[in-house]
Amino acid sequence: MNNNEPKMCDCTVIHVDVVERVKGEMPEEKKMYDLAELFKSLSDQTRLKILFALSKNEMCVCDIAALLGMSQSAISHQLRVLRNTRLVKYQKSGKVVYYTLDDNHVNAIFKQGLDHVAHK
Amino acid sequence: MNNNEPKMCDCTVIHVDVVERVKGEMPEEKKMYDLAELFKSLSDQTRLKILFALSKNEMCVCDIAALLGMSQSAISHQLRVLRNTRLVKYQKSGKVVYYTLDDNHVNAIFKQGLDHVAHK
DNA sequence: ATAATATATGAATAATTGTTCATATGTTTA
DNA sequence: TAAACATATGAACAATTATTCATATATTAT
Repeated sequence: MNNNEPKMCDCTVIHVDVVERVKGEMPEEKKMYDLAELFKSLSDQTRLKILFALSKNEMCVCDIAALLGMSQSAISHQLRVLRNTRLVKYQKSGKVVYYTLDDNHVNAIFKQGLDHVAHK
Repeated sequence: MNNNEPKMCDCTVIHVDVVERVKGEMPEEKKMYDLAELFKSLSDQTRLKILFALSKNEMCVCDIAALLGMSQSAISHQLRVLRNTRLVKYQKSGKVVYYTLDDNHVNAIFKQGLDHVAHK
């Protein structure tokens, strides 16, 4: 057996053909990175509750904080995460900032997820 | 101003009616928890790559490790996460364990996510 | 039975993340 | 202009997580 080749893992590749083909089909790194960021954004209960709330109604930061029984600061930090992944957008009106869902992709993903967890 | 009431947050609720209504519509805690777990499972690049690979072909652990240039142990740990959220299932054949996507919910969620990140 | 191999897993460690606290910014009202 | 208020944000801390390392389990081949 030839041990000169660099081993990529500590076991032997079993189906070289499949591995090579799938390697060719793998999406670019950047796309995977963005996708992971999106799901990371959805991976926290507080943020999911915020998104659910916004799917029902436009809301300002204080309302969300009251709804979830959390500090204004905590909510504000989480809203930034949701803004960064373009899951929510906002609109200022005086000193109040109203948040809404960015589009209905968000609702669709949310619903798919609920289907999965419900489908016991 | 009355300071005897317990403050749920450090700012004033602005739209009491909306907050109360949405509070009534909020899904049960357990459902939100499960949903967060699901998205947490999807929130890592390595796991997303594994899922993408499995959407193309059934694969054993060594193949996945080789495909991603990672250790067998790392992949095995990540596969456990994916099993726990029922995103993958497996089938033993001798000492080789073949993994596949659990169902096509997974593909659907994956695709929704890609749509969102592509939609610049 | 023994050796080789595929996979799983516990412990340890480094990196990431959610919340709090203190404070800053910007808008409105007095 | 000063005080009040809505929101944002940097730093700190605790909790969570991804990977590595060492090792265990189970199956196959010798």
